Amino acid sequence: MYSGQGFSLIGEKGRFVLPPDFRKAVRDSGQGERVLCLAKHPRWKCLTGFGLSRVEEFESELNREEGIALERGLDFDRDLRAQQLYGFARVPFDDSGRFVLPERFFKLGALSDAVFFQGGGKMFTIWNPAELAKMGNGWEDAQETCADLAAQAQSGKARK
Amino acid sequence: MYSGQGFSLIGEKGRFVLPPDFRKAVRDSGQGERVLCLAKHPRWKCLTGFGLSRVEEFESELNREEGIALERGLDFDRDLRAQQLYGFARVPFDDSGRFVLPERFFKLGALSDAVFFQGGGKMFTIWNPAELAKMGNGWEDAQETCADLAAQAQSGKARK
DNA sequence: ATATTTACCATGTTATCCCGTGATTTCCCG
DNA sequence: CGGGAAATCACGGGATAACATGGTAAATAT
Repeated sequence: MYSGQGFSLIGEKGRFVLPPDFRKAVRDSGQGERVLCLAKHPRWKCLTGFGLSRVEEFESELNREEGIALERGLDFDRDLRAQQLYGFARVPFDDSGRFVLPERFFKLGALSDAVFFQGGGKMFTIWNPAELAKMGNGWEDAQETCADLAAQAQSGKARK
Repeated sequence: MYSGQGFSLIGEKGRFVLPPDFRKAVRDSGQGERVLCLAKHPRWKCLTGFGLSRVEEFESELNREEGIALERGLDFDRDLRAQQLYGFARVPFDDSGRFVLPERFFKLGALSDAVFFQGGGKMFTIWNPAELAKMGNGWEDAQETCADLAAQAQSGKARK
């Protein structure tokens, strides 16, 4: 279960750091394997992240949706929905949580060189602070926290 | 389990490259044998790919589809569907994932000299980017990713 | 016998993974 | 509440394995 927030600047080799709390949760979710699953968020301009164990829920999720569609007499394209669910990429990260974001995800999530992590239960979201700032009602907390963490990270950099 | 995306241009000897993630999954699915199973997708203008172990699921797949058709009051020709499922071709690939696509699959999948791979759980699909671009609602992410990967592949080629 | 295809090998290059070091935080006990 | 020890974490660098690519030999077919 993913909660809390985090922030990371891109490092020398183009790596971001998965914040400790998320790191541990993702590790546990993958039987100790350090693999982060990444996908584009279906509605927002950001990415979603989760651990491998979430994938086990996909088949039952497909069955559930198929059942609902049947009851209501609606169309359901199982193959299409499967491709959406399984479209995530598997990205390995090291002991200190560093991972290289595949190039295409920079575009998909409108990311540049600083990212904000926001816990969301079964998954968490990964934001470009600028995109997060554009969101409207209900986002005040996240926006404020993001600004704080960003300021901290910048000052930490400057201190050297 | 097949997830993520991939892209390949046709090489000098008319070979495509099965992307690393899919390559490993297909290998594991076939007890280490490097054999890619290929068939036409029953409804879309693309191919489906999978490893040999998928065949064990065909009977339960037939049962599932038959059940859904029954509930909906639709016709279901089990023998026909069985021939589609079991009609796949076995295509060997080498250590670096290269394989020659049999001629008939170029027609069946409307493929030319660049292909896009899309993970879909129990199988993955293989697309001509132009055909993928014609698909409608729900395909936006795949289309965007395909365009990105295509651009990358082209620039990688140009850099030399 | 020759041309064509297929499978395998061998090389250079890139990216991935892992270790060591220093800094920071946390926690516990004084 | 303050100080100190231990664990956790950040960061840089380097060894290693994975990958892409071109070539070569064998097998098949014509």
